[in-house]
Amino acid sequence: MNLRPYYPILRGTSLLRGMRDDELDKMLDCFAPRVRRYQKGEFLMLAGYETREVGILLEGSITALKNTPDGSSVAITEMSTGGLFGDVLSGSSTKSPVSVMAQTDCLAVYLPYDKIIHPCAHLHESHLQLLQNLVLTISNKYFALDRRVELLICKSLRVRISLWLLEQADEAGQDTFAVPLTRAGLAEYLNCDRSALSRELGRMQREGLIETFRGSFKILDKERLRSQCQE
Amino acid sequence: MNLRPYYPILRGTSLLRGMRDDELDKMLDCFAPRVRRYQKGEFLMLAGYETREVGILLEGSITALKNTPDGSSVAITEMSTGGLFGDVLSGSSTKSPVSVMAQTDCLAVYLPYDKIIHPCAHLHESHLQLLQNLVLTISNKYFALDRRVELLICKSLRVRISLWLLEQADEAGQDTFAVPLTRAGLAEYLNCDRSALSRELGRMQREGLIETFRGSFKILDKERLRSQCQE
DNA sequence: GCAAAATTGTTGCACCGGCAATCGACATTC
DNA sequence: GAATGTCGATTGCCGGTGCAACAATTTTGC
Repeated sequence: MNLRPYYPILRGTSLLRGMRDDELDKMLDCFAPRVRRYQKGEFLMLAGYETREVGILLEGSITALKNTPDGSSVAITEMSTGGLFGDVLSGSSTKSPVSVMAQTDCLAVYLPYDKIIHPCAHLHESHLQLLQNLVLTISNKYFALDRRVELLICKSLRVRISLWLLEQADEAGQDTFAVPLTRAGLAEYLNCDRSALSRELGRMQREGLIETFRGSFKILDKERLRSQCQE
Repeated sequence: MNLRPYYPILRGTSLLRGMRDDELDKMLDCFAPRVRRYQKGEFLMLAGYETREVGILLEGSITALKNTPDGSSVAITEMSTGGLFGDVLSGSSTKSPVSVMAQTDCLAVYLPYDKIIHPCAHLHESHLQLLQNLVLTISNKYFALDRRVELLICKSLRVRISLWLLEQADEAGQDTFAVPLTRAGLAEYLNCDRSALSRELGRMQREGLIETFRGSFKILDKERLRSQCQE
């Protein structure tokens, strides 16, 4: 299959960031990646299985699901076009802790990990960049998870919310920002009950710390918000 | 400095696992690693700084400390001879979330990340193995953290303890095992109060689920323990 | 444009678990 | 042997937060 139409997408991924057309040509020729189309609801990856491929989403969107100890499953992440999955997994011999499901009809391409990790002599420059990107990608996921842990170990909900708000503001570069999360989703990320989150956000609003509307947040008193975290 | 005496240690690390003497000779010659000795209490790495080196501990032991939002710092990990640090960090451009302190006098060697990620043509086989090991090492750290998150998001202490016990038993391969953790340390890992941990362990003991003494645990009723996790 | 579904806010209640204080067991040091 | 420090267990208190139920509002599907 001709992947040229998807080069802009591939270039946008953290794995293939900034690669030129001719570089992608060469690499994809060498990788001989498989491409597959999925219908909404189909699984791209099943929890409990190993994989030796890095998946890149070319069309549509997917959800990563984690099986809870009690048999059901909860959404962990959502990804849209350009999303990478299986990247951390393929380098290890661990069984996948997540399943990946097609949220809409979608199209994915899979790069064999062995080919990624074994640079062919003639690919040189771009392949080395690829390796660096792979490590970078995995490292970044590690640190994202690490920040999550840092949130989770904070005992009071007030602190978790405050830390999260400050982090988001920092990421957005301004004190007003919006996130694509419902209250329920945010509550899950912060590991608390939805009603408790509402309650606490309400309190913080009454105290003049923040303003919220749906997914929009505005930090009114950053200093005081920071001081909330120290308790 | 001649590193030959330390080859057995290097070979024991996840990064240089199983490398032959001649392979280590060639690689270390190419890496031109720096070696440094530290006195107890000195810092090998400071939170907030970037690093482009992977450190390997040749002698002594170290502690990784994380600065809490309120200014103090808590121990995260301890490592002894053969320990790897800075591995996840060096591949990313993130500032270190941890400081690393010498717990005893110690000796460390640092491999420049750039050299690791840019294989020289003539090193071939062993260097490719090295790359694979690097990715594997980082991936494994990711999954260890992921399991930690899985623990932390469980709401009740009873569930967190049960999951941890089952995981440890699984890792040990038997239902009786010992861990090098004090109650306070375990409480910190499970993110709960030490007294609460004692209380719950006591309850579980009275219910005939487990037996504990200091760092030793014995699972008496695995089935019932599993069923605890579903609530 | 209407009904159904999703999202958010609110509130009362119960209870888990954090906190602080105390005790006993044991090891270490002088 | 006394003094000191570390570690685990126990207990009473009470505040934070999970839970359930309901209302208000927005979004979605037809």
